[in-house]
Amino acid sequence: MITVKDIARRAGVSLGTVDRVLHNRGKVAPDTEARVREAIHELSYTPNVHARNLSHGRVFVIEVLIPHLQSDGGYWAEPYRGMQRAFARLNMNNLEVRTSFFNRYNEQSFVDCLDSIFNVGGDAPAPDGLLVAPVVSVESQRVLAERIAQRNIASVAFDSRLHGTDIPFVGQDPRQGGRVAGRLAKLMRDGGSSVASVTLGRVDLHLLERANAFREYWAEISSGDIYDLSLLDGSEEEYRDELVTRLQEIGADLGAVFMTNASADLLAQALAIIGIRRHIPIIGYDLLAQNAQLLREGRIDAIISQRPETQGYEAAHMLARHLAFGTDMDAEVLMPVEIVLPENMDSFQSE
Amino acid sequence: MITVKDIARRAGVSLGTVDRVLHNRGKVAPDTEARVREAIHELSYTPNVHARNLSHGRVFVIEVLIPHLQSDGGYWAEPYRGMQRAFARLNMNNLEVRTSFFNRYNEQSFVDCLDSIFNVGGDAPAPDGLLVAPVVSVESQRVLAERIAQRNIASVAFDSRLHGTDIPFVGQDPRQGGRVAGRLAKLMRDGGSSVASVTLGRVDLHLLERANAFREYWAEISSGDIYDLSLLDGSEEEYRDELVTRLQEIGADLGAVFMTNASADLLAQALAIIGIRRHIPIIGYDLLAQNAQLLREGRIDAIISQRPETQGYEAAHMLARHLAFGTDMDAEVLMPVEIVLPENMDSFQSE
DNA sequence: TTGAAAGCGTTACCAT
DNA sequence: ATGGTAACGCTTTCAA
Repeated sequence: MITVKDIARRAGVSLGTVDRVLHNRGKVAPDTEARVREAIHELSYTPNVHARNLSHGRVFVIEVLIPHLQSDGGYWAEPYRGMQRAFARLNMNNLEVRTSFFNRYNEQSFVDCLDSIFNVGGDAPAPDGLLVAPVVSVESQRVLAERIAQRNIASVAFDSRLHGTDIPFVGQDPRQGGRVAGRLAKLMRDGGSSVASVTLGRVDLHLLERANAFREYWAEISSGDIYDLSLLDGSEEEYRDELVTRLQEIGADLGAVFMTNASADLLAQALAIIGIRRHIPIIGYDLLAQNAQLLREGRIDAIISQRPETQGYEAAHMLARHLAFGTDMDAEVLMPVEIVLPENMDSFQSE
Repeated sequence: MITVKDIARRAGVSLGTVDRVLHNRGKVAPDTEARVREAIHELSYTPNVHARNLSHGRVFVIEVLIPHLQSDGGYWAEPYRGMQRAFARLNMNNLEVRTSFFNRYNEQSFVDCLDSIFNVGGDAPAPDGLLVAPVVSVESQRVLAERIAQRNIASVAFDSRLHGTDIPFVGQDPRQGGRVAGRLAKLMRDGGSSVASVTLGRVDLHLLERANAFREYWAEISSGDIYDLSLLDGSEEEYRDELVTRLQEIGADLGAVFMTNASADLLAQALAIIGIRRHIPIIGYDLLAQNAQLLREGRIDAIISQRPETQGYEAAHMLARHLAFGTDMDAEVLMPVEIVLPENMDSFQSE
């Protein structure tokens, strides 16, 4: 193993000088620097991570900014679990992880979190790294981006991109998901040439893109109609009743339905109420407990998954490596579009 | 951060004694030991990985035992790549990785590798860890198991289990793969109620199980016939001709074909030669370059993948962690059964 | 601009 | 059976 000592000897300088060159902390004569760099190159030196971390003894603070784990059907617990797995695996004792939970349906809650994290007006230090699911309005995203840029904090966005920035992203391409849903609708439908995509809850760029891609795919492969049922607000009952009304309007030509976010349950209920004789396949999103149950019972027919646990794992791992080992971060890490059927769902459970 | 120093002080002993307790190297009075253990517990001490690795300065040798990367359509390059990624990510400088490639169609080649690795008759040290794809005869597996047991080497089997041992396994459950193939056949078939599974090349327990599960699944959901085309030996032309003959015998009732290992190409050719008017879907296995090409061109219809890259990554990571950090290994890490269609194949490419 | 030396937490060895 | 201490490779501080 090549150490700083070897380089120092080879370049005819001291350890201190080598270190200064390694970390560009100036105060070193040009020709000395050249000699050192040459030695580093020739001996192909790689720093010893353990010695480095042991020595500087620095503790990195990573802040996780994520919606409440119970919200969205428990979806966020998945990436959160992945993050914990990553931190546990790295088992570094110089990593301190803090978590702030926000309510993604209340912008103020998100902004409050930001203020507290970045300690507006205070003097406590900002975190060294940030893991954030920027599932908020474009406006709030802008505030976040500003804060990050100001303090120059190493950050990773997971689940959704941080709009208008080049901050590393770990998640799925929503358009691919929509297309795959279209293909599954085609495969599974048993008569009926029109399809519908359903989105419940407030507007979300990610879901919008999924729905659009679904629509475009269907237009490519079929001449059937495409209906877009986006219901913004309401109680579960209102949602269901509205779905019944709208689906009934579509009528007998309905071939399949794509649910762009969780709560496929309501959709299954609505279809049951309408009572079409022919089976209308439902394609849902995300392998949550409830969806898994529906799939197992045959009340929905397929689920598209975006590997949320892996998203969290990869995001956390990448950030921690960056902080502790100084490695570069990827601009984006895309998750595959996974097709879950009753036959392979068990193989996903352990994840 | 709690250090050994803190424990030593708390227990009123020296560092040396604490270390002896931590590593059970005896020579410590029962009551002293008790005091130390109590201190460890009370202060909830966790060793500093960096200091540990830096200190003992030990280099762990990991041996990778894998079929030639070019064989089996380049399949083995995938897990191999995953292993390299794992080692690179861990970027530990106290890990030395060696690789032995064997010819899985020549048992002697495997046994020779074993002899050289375990240095039969020599005095060079055996490796500290072993990553092996035991895709050989049960007999050779037994030899391997014996060698591992003899020297008590930390080992992980990937792709296939090491028969008759409880050595940690990273891979896919072959039965689940077979069932999913059955479901896809059902979904994609366009008339025809019988199906066939095709296996080319020598007998392999893993593939056999896949084919059996496929057969059983089809029997559950359909009354159509199931044909099992296992061709043991031959050139590509012989395989193809034989396939043509056998498939023609099945005739017009053929609904879909499942190819349990790669080389779906020959199958596509055979079906083209027969020239059935109706489209006969082909379900292939493993997202190799050739299979991907076939899928893209629409010459096969679906591929089931077992995440070979991840298999390698997880296997290597688990073993390295075990050696360097002393963590426990999981008894088995199962890969999900992934369904790849033209619509989502791009999302798998980056892997 | 450069060098020397202390210290990070752990292990291993030698002396008691 | 126990304590003391050097060493691992690197960073940081202080002096020159």
